[in-house]
Amino acid sequence: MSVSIFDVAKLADVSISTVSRVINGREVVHPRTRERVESAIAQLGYKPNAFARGLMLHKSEIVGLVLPDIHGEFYSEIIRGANQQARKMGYNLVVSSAHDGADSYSLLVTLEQRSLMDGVAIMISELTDRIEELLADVRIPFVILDGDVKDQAYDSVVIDQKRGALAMMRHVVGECGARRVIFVGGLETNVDTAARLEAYREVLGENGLTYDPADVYHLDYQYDTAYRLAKQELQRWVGADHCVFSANDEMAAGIVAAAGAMGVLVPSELAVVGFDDTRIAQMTRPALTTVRVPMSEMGARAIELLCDRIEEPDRPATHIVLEPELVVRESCGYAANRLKTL
Amino acid sequence: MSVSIFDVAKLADVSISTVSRVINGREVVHPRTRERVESAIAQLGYKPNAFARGLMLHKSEIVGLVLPDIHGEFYSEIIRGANQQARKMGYNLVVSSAHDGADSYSLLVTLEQRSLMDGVAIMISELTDRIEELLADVRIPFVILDGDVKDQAYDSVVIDQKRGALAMMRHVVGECGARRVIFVGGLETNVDTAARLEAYREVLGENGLTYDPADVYHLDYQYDTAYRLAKQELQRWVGADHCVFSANDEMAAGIVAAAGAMGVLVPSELAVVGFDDTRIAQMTRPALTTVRVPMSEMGARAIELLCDRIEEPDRPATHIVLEPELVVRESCGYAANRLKTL
DNA sequence: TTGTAGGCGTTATCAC
DNA sequence: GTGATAACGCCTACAA
Repeated sequence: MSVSIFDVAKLADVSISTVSRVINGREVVHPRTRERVESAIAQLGYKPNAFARGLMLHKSEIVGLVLPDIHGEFYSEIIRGANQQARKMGYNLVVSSAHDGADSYSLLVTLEQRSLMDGVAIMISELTDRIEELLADVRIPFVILDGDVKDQAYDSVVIDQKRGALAMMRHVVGECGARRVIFVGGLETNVDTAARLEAYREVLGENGLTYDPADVYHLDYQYDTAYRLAKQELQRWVGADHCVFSANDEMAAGIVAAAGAMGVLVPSELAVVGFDDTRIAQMTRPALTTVRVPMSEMGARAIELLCDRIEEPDRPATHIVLEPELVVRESCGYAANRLKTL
Repeated sequence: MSVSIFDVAKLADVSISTVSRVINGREVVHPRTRERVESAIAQLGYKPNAFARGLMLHKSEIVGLVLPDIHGEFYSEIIRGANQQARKMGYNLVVSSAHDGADSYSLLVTLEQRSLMDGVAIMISELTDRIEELLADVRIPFVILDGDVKDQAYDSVVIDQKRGALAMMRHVVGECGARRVIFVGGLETNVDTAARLEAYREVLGENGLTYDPADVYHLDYQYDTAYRLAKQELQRWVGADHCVFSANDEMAAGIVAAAGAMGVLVPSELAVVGFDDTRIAQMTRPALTTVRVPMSEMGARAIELLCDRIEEPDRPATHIVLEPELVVRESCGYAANRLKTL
C-alpha cells in the first residue's frame, strides 16, 4: 500500500518520532539525522497521511464557502477572492452552492454533517426564520456573508447596500434630474433587494416624488427575464426624465437591450442604471452607471475573518462593512445632460 | 471535547461496534437496539469524526478541481457543472485556481501534497513539457480536462475544439463569403488557441485564401486587451468581406465595442465572430455568432468520470469528447447577406 | 445479534 | 537528541 512514516523511519534507521520531528520542524534534531531522514523521505516519495494528521491535530486546513447559487459574474468574483485569500492563509477552499430547489441552508446541513472543514463562510441572501435556528446548530467556526443577520455574536462581512443605493438614487434624482424612477429588483425576500428598495423609497420621499407600487417590479436577477419584462413595459416607462433603477447589472443590461430593440434611446428617452459593477456594466452600450460592489474583496475578507477565528476561537466577533462606490458612466445621462447645460 | 462514538455507546448501553453498525447500516442489528442507539445519537448530536473515518476507509468524499484561473463566465460555468455533479455523486468539491504567476501545476503539487482529496480533475490549458512529468507524480485518481494530452492512459474529457473552429471558419468563409479572416487568439501555447488556429489555416487553404501571419494576433482572452488592439488595428481590418475570428466571446465583444466606438459597422463593414457562447455573446450588439462549448457539462462529465474511477480504480481509461455547436447570430452578417440575396 | 481487540498513520508525552 | 508508547476516533475481523 502507501508508504507510511514507518517505512521512512526504517529506511533512515531512526524512530518514527524522529521522522515526525523533521517533518514538523518544531523540535531540534541532529543535522546528520535530519539529512538521513530527508533523503529517505525523498527516496520513498513519502507524503504524510492527512487523515491521521487531522485526527491528531483536529485540523484539515480546509474551509468552506456556501453560496445560494453560483450563476454569473457576481459569485464567480466572490469565489475568486475567497479562493485567493484561503490559499494565502494556507487553506484549501471547498465551494458549494445550492441549486435545483435545494436552498443553501439544507446544503449547509449536509455539508457540515460529515465534514472535515475547519470552518465555513455562509452567504445569506434570503431572509428566513430558519436561519438563526440553523446557525445555532453549526458546530464549526463560521462567518456570515452579506446577510443582515441581527445577532451580533457572529463574525460577518457585509456590503453597505443601503448606502450604495442611496448614493445611486440621489445621483439619479438629484443630479440627473429624474422625476420618476422605476425599480426593478430581485425577490422581495432577498436581503439586497430589500435594502435597495428601502433607499429607493427614502430618496423618493426626500425629493417629494410619490412612491407608486406599480413602479416596483420583483424579478429574479436574470438578463432574460428583465429583457422580456422591459419589452412589455417599456412603453409605460419611457420619458426623458424617467429612470429605471435595476438592482443588478444583468437586468439593467437586459433592459437596455430591450430598449435598443424597441428603438427607445438610452439615456435620452429613458435612463437605466444598475448595481454591482460586474463586467457587463462596461460592456453594455451605453455603458452602465452602477454601484461598484467589492465582490472579490468580500470573499477575501470573509475567508480572512474565518481563518482568524479558526486560529483564535475566543476572539470577539468582528463585523466588516464594505463600502460600495457610485460609478457614473453613460446610461444615466448625467454626462449628456451636463453638456446640454453648459 | 466533542462527543465520540464511545459516548453514544455508553448512553445506549451497547458496544461501539454496535453503534458503528447502525451508523453504517451494513450489518443487521436488532431493531430495538438500533432504536436505542439512534435515539442516543440524536440526543447527543453525534457526528462521526471524518478524520478517523477517512483513516480507516481511505476516503474523504472530497474531490478537487484545478483550474488555470477562474476569471469570467467560462470557468464559472465549469465550476457550476462540476459542483452539481459532485454533489449528485455524494462528494464535495474543492476548487482551486492558479493566479498571480503561480501556474496550475505548482498549484496541483501543493494541493496534492497534504491533501485529503479522493481525486482531482485538472484543467490543462497550456502545453508544457512539465505536464506529463507532473502527472506521473500524482498519486490520487485524476482526470484531464480540455488538455490535449497524448497519453491515452488518463481519463479525459475534451471539447472537439478543432471541429468547432472548422465549422465556424467554413460558415464564415463558405456561407458568409469572407475573403479575409483575421484571427485573434490567446497565447500560442494555449491548447485551445492552437486547435482553433489549425482549423483557421486549414479552411483558408481549402478556399484558396492565403494565410498571412500578420493577420494572426495572440492576446490574453480579455475584453480590454482586445478592445485596445481593435482600436489600433481596426483601420487595417475593415472590409465588407472581412471577418475577425476571435478565439473567445469576450475578445469578440471587445472588438465589436471598439468598432462601435470608431464608427465601424458590424457586420456590414466588418464581421466579427466569437467562441464559447458565454452569456456575453447574446448581450453584445449585434449578438455574436459563436460556437457553443458545453462548459457546465464539461465540468459535470469530468467529475462523473473522476468519481467513477475512484469507485473503480482499475477501469480502463475513458475519453469523452464533447461536441461544440455553431450558433449563428447577427455579427457574422449571414442573415443580412441572405436577405440581400433574396 | 452483539462484544472484544487490533489496527489505520500521526502527533504528543514521556523517559532515556 | 532520540526512542517507546499512548492517544486520536473509527471500522472490522473474529469470537461469543
